[in-house]
Amino acid sequence: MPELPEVERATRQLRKALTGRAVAAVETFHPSQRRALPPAAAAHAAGQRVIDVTRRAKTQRVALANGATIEIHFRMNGDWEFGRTSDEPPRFERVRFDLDDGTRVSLVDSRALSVVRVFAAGEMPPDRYGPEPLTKAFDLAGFRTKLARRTTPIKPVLLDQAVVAGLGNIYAAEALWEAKIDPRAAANSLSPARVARLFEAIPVVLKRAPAARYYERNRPDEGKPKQHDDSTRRVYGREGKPCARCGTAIKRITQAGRSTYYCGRCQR
DNA sequence: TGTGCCCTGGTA
DNA sequence: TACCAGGGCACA
Repeated sequence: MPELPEVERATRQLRKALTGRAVAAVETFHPSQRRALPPAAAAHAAGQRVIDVTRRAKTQRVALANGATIEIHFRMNGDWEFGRTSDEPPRFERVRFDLDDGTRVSLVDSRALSVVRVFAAGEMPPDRYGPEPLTKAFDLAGFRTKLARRTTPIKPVLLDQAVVAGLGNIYAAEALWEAKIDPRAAANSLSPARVARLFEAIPVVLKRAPAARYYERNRPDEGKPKQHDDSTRRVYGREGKPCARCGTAIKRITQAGRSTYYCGRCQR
């Protein structure tokens, strides 16, 4: 269930496991993964040493010595499992990287929506992303300019990766709650003060978000696994529960095919 | 700009 | 057994 903080953590784990090692083999185990990563494309990665692992929005990018790039997007469910090549493969393993030191890196994804692609040397993954929200590249003036061009409701605009890189459905709702803004308001109708509040709220909610991996938050030996860790959330998934600020029942609506949660009283 | 689809496990 | 899901893309 990765949002930006979880992808950042996953990237760091991947970097630790892969940097300086060679990818001995790449295997795909599900038809949908094989469509994105056919054996001919995977061959660009086989035998190559890993130079670096970086993150851009919610994609992870592995730079290889021959100039090729592996790009991984977890979509809704993806995660890494690290083990040894001799271990029993994890449930829902979709793509596997075997390393030259005997490490096995498995992409696990029950819904098989994750996408792994390999770009040959000279090809670069497309980058249609806006600024990273936790860096200086994310600036108020640029944010204001982007919102001023959009006449649609602010909530779906925040999910546009060209506006803010890596903001997902949960934290778009959380940021709007934090900034006391109605998710249905047209993006270009927000006052300068509201845009500034929203701009401040985005890093706040992302920093508050748990970075722990799904499997670590839901250890099988700690009873029934939870679908979500919602302890840091103020509105998302809290339909009918009292608003943490004013006590009014949280509402749920659908915008652009996705759930939006908000407080009808203090988000105006 | 909104809708449907890719997938399948978990939950009501 | 039906329904739901946090992403992103193609398409109308």
